[in-house]
Amino acid sequence: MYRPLPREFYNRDPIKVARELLGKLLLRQAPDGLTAGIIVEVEAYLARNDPANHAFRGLTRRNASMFGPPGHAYVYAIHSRWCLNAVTEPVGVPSAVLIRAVEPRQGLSLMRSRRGIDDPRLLARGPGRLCEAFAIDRSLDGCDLTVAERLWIADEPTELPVRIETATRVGVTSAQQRRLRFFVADNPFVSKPGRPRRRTI
DNA sequence: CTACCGATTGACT
DNA sequence: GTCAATCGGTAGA
Repeated sequence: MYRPLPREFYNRDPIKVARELLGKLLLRQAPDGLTAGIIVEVEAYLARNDPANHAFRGLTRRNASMFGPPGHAYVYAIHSRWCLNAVTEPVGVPSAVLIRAVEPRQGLSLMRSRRGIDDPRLLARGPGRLCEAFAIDRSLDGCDLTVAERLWIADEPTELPVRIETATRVGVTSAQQRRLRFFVADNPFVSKPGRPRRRTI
């Protein structure tokens, strides 16, 4: 239990990884304590033909982690917030899954003090809020997610099977047509449910 | 060096 | 629903 998912889990098509990350447990061991939550919303960013991918125009200092081995974190900043991705596919193939929201399960008081709010639904709903609640910043860019040290993802055996819905990605202005956002149906911790039109898989 | 632009959030109509 | 604050990353002079 809470053993990190193996490297091979991430060494696959990011769409498959994204779907299977739903229901998994994200764990963060920070100096001030442990926080954990069930992943309920993700987005896939593809290595090919995906203009929304930060790596679409090639390797830069920011996106270097996406070109590295699968199973590592890619953390980047936008609008003064941090966002967490899990890198997928082999070295040189820059794809990733953005973790957009989790349902808090452990360390709620720590999350509340970091976020400055009480409502559990707002603690980690949205990629920037999630990183604030979990104390994730650029220092975790490149962190190996397959070792249980600072940041990892594990199976949550007690979690019931979930119904998955798809939608277009949030905030993406190019490649809008693709339904690369995946989230747990009817879960109140999802950042933006439903969106264009619903389709249950 | 400057200029532009978000894989966002929170406040507001 | 709309809107803008805000700042690191990137491209280009």
